[in-house]
Amino acid sequence: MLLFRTGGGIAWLISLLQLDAGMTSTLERKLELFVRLSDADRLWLADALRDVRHVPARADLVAEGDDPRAVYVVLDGWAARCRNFRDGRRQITSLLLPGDCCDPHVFILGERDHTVTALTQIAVARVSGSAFLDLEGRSATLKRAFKFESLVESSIQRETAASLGRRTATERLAHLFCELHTRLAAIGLTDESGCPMPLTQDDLSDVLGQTSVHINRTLQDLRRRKLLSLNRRHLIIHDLVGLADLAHFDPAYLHALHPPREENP
Amino acid sequence: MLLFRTGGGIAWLISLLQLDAGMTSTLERKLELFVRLSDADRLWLADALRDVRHVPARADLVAEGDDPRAVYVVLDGWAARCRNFRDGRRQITSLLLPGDCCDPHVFILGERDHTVTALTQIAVARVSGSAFLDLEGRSATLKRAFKFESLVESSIQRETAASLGRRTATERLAHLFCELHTRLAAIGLTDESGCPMPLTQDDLSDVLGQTSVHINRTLQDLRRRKLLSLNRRHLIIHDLVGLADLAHFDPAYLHALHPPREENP
DNA sequence: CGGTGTTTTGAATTCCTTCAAATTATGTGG
DNA sequence: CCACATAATTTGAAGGAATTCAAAACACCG
Repeated sequence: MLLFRTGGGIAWLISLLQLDAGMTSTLERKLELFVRLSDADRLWLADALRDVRHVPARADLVAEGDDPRAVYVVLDGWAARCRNFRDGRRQITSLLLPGDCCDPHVFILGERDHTVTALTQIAVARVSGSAFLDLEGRSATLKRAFKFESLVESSIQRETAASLGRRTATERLAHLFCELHTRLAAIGLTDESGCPMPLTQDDLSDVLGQTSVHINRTLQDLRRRKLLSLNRRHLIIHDLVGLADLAHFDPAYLHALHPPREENP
Repeated sequence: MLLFRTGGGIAWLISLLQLDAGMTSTLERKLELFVRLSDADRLWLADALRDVRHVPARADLVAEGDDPRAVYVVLDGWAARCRNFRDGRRQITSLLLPGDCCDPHVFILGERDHTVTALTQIAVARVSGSAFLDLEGRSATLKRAFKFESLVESSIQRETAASLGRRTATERLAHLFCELHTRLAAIGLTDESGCPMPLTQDDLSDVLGQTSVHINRTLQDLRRRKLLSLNRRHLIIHDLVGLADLAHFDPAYLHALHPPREENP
């Protein structure tokens, strides 16, 4: 498993292996929420994710002219799909967390104003169109898992529209934190009652369709209500129930991406 | 082809046949924008759409407990996916026009607050999960067409988020009219410089995330600018270029659902 | 013709933005 | 480890945008 041509001794190799192990297992862990993977599935998956690329924060992930059937899997770090307006306005249409997939289909026909941008420095695996089709061809389970993952994605998409259209500023921010916390918990990236929150208030404003000034004030509101703390890129939720309640957050739309419930359809 | 148990003579039969012919061709026409259908494809398609149901305006289309793998194809009329909040707020997350497909996947796991509702009286064909899989299994072309259709749907979804998040009220309404006009034009449902517009101002407010009072005022703004007229459920666009310009409307995100361009990737 | 549903209007209020400017983190090279 | 530059957060005051809450006018249908 040789990923880089440059390197520097044992320490480097070990950190690389750890990194790699931690990263591929993120996607595995996510897919395991939808289906039961066999050992073969896991091998094929790991094999498909060989081509790892590192992208610095604020750089574009997918370039125009790329194989539009390729799929990028975020292994580490956060990215975002952005709709950029001519006049500088931008809207983040979805956040990509570790384990999330992103096809550059966008580039088949037009959408010149759409980018996928790294919000932190990130590691992504690039799976070519044919490799992805192979993967789905080899394993019906994996195929089902990816289908399910795209269903969840569009479900999140719909809830985003509901937030932007009908939630107040406070509800909106609270809801976003609930969603991100839940999605991160699903892949084991939360700590005791908190999670990393690398988004700046500027990023948050582009996710929620508001100004960063107003995000700031809304944040103060949530802090004043003792629902959460946020500093040094880390979110601590003091009262998850209260936050979810305020946000009208019902994790059902995240499908399997939340703790199992009593009913099992 | 017996659809109703009630009826009334030859005139009724003729109108029924015309209706049906016009309806299935709407979906065909739409798919033809993506792929080239064979005669066999068209036959299979027509066969899959046998089970036609009529739903009155304001009624729910898909009921909980339905086969979640089934697909509903809107043949005639307009419908909407709605996210309904407990307190009465609602957000329409997407509009379903003739030829649009809609899976009730939503109902596999939760999303109890999500409905698909008829905005006008509509005719839909219900294609069972297995029938749909058969259809895709029989024809790689049809499979590709449906894949493409779902890509366009999520592209529209992203542009919706951009509208809700970053467009002003006037831009938002103008953009919606541009999109709907373009989508209707793609399936031949526009007349000279206009199209049907069955949405009430209440509906529009739930699509655009605003109050109907404000929609009303925004509408007056667009009329004052001599960009359009809207009355008796019919939209006339006087200045399509001006409207698109105001809305920052770039039809690229609708992919093939707009007049062909010079470049052909 | 009356009843229901939709559109239009006004005035007051609330929410959010704008535009700086000040303050506080964050990170880098000396 | 400090000084500095840069990035991010916080604050204030004023203006603009959208909502709220009625109430009135209009359209549509049986």
